[in-house]
Amino acid sequence: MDIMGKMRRTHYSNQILPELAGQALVVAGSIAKSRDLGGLLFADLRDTTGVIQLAFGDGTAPELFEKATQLRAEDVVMAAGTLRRRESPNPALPTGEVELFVDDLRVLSKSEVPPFEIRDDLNVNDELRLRYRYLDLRREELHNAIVFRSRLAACVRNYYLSQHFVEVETPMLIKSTPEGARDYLVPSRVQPEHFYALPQSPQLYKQILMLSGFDRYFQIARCFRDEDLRADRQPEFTQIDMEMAFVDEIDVQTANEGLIVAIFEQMLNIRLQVPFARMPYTEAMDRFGSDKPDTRFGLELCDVSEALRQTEFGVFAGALAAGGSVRLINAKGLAQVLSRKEIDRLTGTAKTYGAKGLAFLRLTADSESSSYEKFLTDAEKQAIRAAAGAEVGDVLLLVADADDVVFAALGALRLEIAKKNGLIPENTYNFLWVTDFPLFEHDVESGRYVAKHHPFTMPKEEDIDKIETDPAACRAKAYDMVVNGVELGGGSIRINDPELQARMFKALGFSDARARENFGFLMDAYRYGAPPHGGLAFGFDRMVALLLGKESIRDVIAFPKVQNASEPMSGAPDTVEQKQLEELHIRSMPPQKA
RNA sequence: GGCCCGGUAGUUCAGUUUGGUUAGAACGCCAGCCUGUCACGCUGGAGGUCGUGGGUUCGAGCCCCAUCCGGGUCGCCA
Repeated sequence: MDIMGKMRRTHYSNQILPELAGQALVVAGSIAKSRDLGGLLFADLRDTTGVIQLAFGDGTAPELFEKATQLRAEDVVMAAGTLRRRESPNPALPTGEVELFVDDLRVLSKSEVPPFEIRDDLNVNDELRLRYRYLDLRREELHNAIVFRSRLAACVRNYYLSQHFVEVETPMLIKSTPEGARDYLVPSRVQPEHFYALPQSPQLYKQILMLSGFDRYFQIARCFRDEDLRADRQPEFTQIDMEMAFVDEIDVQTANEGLIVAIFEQMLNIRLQVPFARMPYTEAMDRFGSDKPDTRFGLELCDVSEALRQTEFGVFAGALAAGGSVRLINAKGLAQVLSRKEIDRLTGTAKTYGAKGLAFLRLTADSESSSYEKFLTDAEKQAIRAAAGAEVGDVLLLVADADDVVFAALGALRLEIAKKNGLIPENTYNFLWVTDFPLFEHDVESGRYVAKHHPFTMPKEEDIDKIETDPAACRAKAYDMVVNGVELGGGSIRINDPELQARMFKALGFSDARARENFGFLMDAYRYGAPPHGGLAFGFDRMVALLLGKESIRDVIAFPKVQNASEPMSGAPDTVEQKQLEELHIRSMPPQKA
C-alpha cells in the first residue's frame, strides 16, 4: 500500500523562498492551526524546519475545500500546489511572503485532540509535558533545542577530529568501583550474584587508552549516577570526554579553549577572547565563596576575622576559636531594598547552607541598625566598616562559622542578592579556569581524607612531599572551566607513576588488598610504560542549556527523567516478570508482574 | 532523608485568608455564520470524583490528619 500515492515531498518549509513563487511544490507535515474564514481557508503546516501556510479558496475544487474544512490540529498531511505570493504577507513568519495554493491534499493520519496545545507561548505542567513528550517535542522551542543539540555535537566532533583526536567508544557495562557517586547496577545472568555497573564516566578507560598509545581521545559519552536529581542533574547525562598524552595543565586548557571558541563562533556567532582568566581555588573561595564563581558582578566577600580576633562577642569568638572565620559581603547601595524583613528572608537562605544566623549592619541616611551593636567594641565596629568600605546606603551581611559554611552561605547570598536586584549583566560570558584545587577533602562521615577530584589526580610537584604529612595543604593539577557561575567542565593531569599512585591510595585509606581489588587492572597497566597525560570532561547537557539560555537541562534532553528518577512517558522503572528475576538469580522481590 | 511551593474543566488559572444557594474566566473542543486570516472574527453549546483516603462540621474546593504526584532546594552528586 502506498498511502502517499505518487506524492513525494519536494521542499521543507525552510527551503521555500519567495523566488519560488509560481512553482509547483509538495510539502509534508502536521497541521499546526487552521483558520476557516468561510469561503477562504488557511492552514499552517508545520514540519521539522518551520511553518508554511496552505491556502484554499477561489478556484479550489469544492470537494477539496470540503476536505480542508475537516482539517484539525496535528493531522498529518501532504499537500501539493502552486506557491504564490500572499495578498497580505506576514512579516513575523520566515515564509510569510508566500503561501501554497493547494490543489491536492492527502490526510495521512488524523489526530485526536491533543491534551495540550502545541504552542510555545503556553506554560504547561511539566508532568503532562513529559507524559506526552512526543507532543511536547513538536513545540518549536523544544524541537529546535534538540536540533541545536545535534548540531552542537557535530561541531564538537569536527573540532576534536580536526585536532587529530580519535573517537573511541568505551563499555557501558563495567566494573563497579567504590568512592564517588552511587552506581547503577546491572545483575549478571551468567555469573550469579555478580553485577556490572553503568559508567559514571569513561574515566578509567580513557586513561587506559592513553597508555594504549592513542595519544588523543574523545567521546560524547552517556554517563550514569544514581543520585538525586536537580534542575541541572539527571541520572543519565552526556559528557564530552577527552584525554591527551604528553601534556600538562596548560595544554589541556588551551585545547579546550579552542573548542569553546569554535563552538561560540559556529553556533552563536560570538567571538571569545582566549586565553581565559585563571583563578586559583583559594582565591575563588575567598572572593566569591564558590569554586564556580560568577564573575559578572561584584558583591565580593571580605574577611574580617583579624579585626575580630580579640572580640568577646560569643558568636564571632566561637567561630574563630574553632578555626573558622567571620566574613561579610557589602550589598552596596541596597539599604532601601534590603529591609529588615528582606534581611530576615536572607537569613533563611543562609541557614539553608548551615549558617546559624546572619549578622548585619544597615546604613540608611537617617538611621543605622545592626544586629551586633551591643556586642562589639567601637574599635571592632569601626574595623568592620573600614574593611567593608561601608558607606551610607550599604548593608553589610556577616556570617561567622567554619570556613566551608561561611563560603556556602555568603556565596549563595551573593547570587541571590544579585539576581533579585538585577546586578547580573545579560549577554555576557565570563569564562575562567579555576585551578589548583585541593587534592584531598576531609570527609566528616568516614573521618578520613577522600579525593576531591578522583584518586588518579596528579598533585602539584611542590606538594607531593605533603601527601603523607599535610594532606589538607596538597594542591592538585586539577582545573574546572567555569562560565557565569556554571561549572561547564573539569579535569586534571593524571598520575602516571605507579609508585606515586600507590602513595595516593595509601593516603586515601585504601589497604593494598583493597586498592588491588578495585583498581588492580589500572595499576598493572601503568607498569608497562605510561606517558604523562590528562584530560577533561564537559557536561554536554549543561553546555546546550547554557548556549540556549535554558534554566534546566530537561529542556535540552529529548526524554528526561523526573525527580523520582522515573521517565513519565514510558513508566520506567517498572517491575519485571518472575522469570526474569530467576534468570538473574534475584530472589524474593515481591511484587512482580503477573 | 529534611525543608519550601504546587495539584480546581482538555489546558492555564481565579476561588482557600473569613466553611454556606447552581464552583467561575480565558484558551482549546463541538455546531452555525463569515473571501485575506495568521492569537481571525461573531453566535450558541458541551465539558468538573476540586490529586487520593480518612476526619471535624448541620454543611468542606476551603479546616485537620495521612498519603500520592510534580517543581525547587539542602544533604548527596570523587
